[in-house]
Amino acid sequence: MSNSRNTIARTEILNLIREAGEALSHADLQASLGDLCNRVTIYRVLDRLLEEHLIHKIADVDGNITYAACHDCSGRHLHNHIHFRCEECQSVTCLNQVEPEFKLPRQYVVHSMNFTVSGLCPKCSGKR
Amino acid sequence: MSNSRNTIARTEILNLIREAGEALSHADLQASLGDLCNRVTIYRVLDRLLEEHLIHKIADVDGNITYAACHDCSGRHLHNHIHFRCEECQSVTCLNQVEPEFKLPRQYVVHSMNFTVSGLCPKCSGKR
DNA sequence: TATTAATTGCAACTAAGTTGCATTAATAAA
DNA sequence: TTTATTAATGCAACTTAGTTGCAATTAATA
Ligand SMILES: [Mn+2]
Ligand SMILES: [Mn+2]
Ligand SMILES: [Zn+2]
Ligand SMILES: [Zn+2]
Repeated sequence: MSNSRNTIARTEILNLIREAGEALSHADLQASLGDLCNRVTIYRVLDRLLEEHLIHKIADVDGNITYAACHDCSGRHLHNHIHFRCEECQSVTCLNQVEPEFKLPRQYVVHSMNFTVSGLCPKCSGKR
Repeated sequence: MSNSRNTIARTEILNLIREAGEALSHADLQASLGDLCNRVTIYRVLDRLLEEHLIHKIADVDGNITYAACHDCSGRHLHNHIHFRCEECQSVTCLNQVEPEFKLPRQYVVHSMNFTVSGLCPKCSGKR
């Protein structure tokens, strides 16, 4: 079924995203990978991992993109949890347990969701 | 208090955003404005209107930015309504009446929100 | 009307992402 | 194991989005 090849770049990028405590940007990945692969390859591997539903994409209110691992996307791949972006430490984290409730008019067909809240994370709000 | 000047570009851009039925991108504005002003001016006017809480910024899951008018932002300027992006007609609309309910752990301090749902809008889902 | 500082246009620049194509390498078939 | 197939990669060039510095313009105020 999956004709996706198990390359060094793919393996390493998926590991980095899975083991990071927070969502990673393309720039984060490039910094970690050094010259393991070309920056274009990072874009292409990310696209592939998205298609394979192994990671999901997050955009904050300014359009900054980060990527985080999927956990139970075998079925739906619908990410209805909230993401939090800290304006102090710039971290983006998945709050997998926080799923907003809302009701759209019947005629809307939902394919994907992107919920991002910005402010101060617990670590940074404590420092005030 | 407001030392923001009432220029032609500012007036025209605010009118366009207020009278549009959907959120507008920088490119949309540039197309409508023609050579009324430079494209850099559009960026700067948008920044000003954001600071003045007259418009708000919306990012979809791919990071595409659009702008929509604020309605009752005299007080909080907290946009907790959902935005819908249609994958067919590409429109982005404010669903001002749809405010998701959710609960963050106490330590999080919320400054702003960005909720975007993608799929098919009523107009486009009917065509199927 | 004269003064002042906000605003603008322009050119140059940076950052982010895309594309075409020749080369490399993971996988499966022989 | 060797060979064949085609996904994946590197590289260079390109596009798109947004930023910056600075001189010129102009809205607001005195
Ligand atoms: Mn997430
Ligand atoms: Mn809105
Ligand atoms: Zn933080
Ligand atoms: Zn539509």
